[in-house]
Amino acid sequence: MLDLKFIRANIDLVRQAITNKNEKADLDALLEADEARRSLQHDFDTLKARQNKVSQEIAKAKKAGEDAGEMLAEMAEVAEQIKEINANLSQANARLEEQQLRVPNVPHPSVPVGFNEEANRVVREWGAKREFSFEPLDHLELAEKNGLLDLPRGAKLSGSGFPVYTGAGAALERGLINFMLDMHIRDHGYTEVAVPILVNRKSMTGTGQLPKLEEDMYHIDQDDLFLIPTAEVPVTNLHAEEILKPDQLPLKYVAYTPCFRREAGSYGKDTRGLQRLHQFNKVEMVRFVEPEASYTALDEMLGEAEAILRALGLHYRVLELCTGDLSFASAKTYDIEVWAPGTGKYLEVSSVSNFEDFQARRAGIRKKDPQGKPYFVHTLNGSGLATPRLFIALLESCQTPSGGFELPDALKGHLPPGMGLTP
RNA sequence: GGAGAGGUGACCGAGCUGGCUGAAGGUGCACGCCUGCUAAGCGUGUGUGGGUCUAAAGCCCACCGAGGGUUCGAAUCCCUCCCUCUCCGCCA
Repeated sequence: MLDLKFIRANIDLVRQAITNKNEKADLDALLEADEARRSLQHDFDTLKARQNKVSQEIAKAKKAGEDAGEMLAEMAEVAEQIKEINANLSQANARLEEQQLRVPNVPHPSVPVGFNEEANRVVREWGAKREFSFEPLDHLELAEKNGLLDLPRGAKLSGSGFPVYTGAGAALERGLINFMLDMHIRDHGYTEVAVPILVNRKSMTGTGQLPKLEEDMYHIDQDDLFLIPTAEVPVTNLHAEEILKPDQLPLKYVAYTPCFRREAGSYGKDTRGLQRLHQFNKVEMVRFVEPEASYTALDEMLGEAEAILRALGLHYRVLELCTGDLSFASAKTYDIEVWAPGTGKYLEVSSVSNFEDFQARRAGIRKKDPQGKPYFVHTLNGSGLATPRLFIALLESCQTPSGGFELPDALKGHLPPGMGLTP
């Protein structure tokens, strides 16, 4: 959420941001609602002041045994007016909030303007596409050969996009999660948290998934709870409505959670195997930092996500997303795409974003400056990493001519022995 | 799910026979004073958001879990919901 004062003072900038991000927020409606609200608020305050004052006089008069009939009559009327204005004010506030929640974050000036992935900039590449002396199989064929997945049975249980991992496949999935968690905890200084994967509406609004993405999420009607699309939601909201202690920043959390996405409207796109799922596992890093430190933190987190792929020896490239590809809440985002030689594509395994104070303002995450004035902190998050596409790239990259695998040493200690995958 | 108790400022805790309570008292914290050091002591200050104002000060409005209601006036009375604790039931 943007500061109303900021919006008022930077209307053109915000309008441009909406356009560049392909959003549909109605700034005029917002400004109008703001105007109405402020006018009503003023009337309300004036009447309230009058009421408070006279009410005290009534109390005094009664105490002195004087007649307060005239004042009472006036106040009956004032109370009536207040009630009416208050009703209008509530409406105006609701209307304003509705508009305000739909205004996206403003992209950082360094973000390339563009409306599709062609405008994304490749920042760097690491490693090289692996060359094979044989025709590499894709992950589905490899999984089949080695009994790592049972997608048909997943579909039987829940529908397509709900994978079943079997045997060594399940062990590898679990091993990858542990490997990544351990690395972020041990090498990158994160604190692990295990959080709910069902959250309420307020949390979803705090990080910016709501109101825009309601259709993309699984919702439990009975309790009005949502299955999280990313651990970003519960982890960032950990400190919602808090004023952090002076020495509390930076905060660095890492969490493993399953993630759920309805992927409404993307049927038939990249659906082969594990490429696009309704349920998947992800290790997510979240940081709360001082405003002036957030872009340094963004670079660090990107490096921490990359470190996973480097440790696994997987070729990848880093993309700087253009305005049109930025998420609603993000000011700047890097994507990491890993090379999957069997599939023959780069697959997105990580997204690292700086939200600046956008989420903090929505969720009420603040800290006090030395003078004691509260300000909003900056929040960031980054996948580190999402497993399905990592699983794909790993299998396809590490396959041997016989259809087996030679997995990287880094996974030693994270795979149970005798699973056919041990390096 | 049933019965009961309760949700007040950073924390503890009064207020809850409606008005002078944004909220006593204490702790903590900050600054100042005092003090061989430490400890103790004294003084002052110490919520958030909005508005008014060139700015500060000042003044005004809102907020005592959330939302409604009663009333001229509610932290205080009534209703609904949420949460916490205790007991019972049920179940991984």
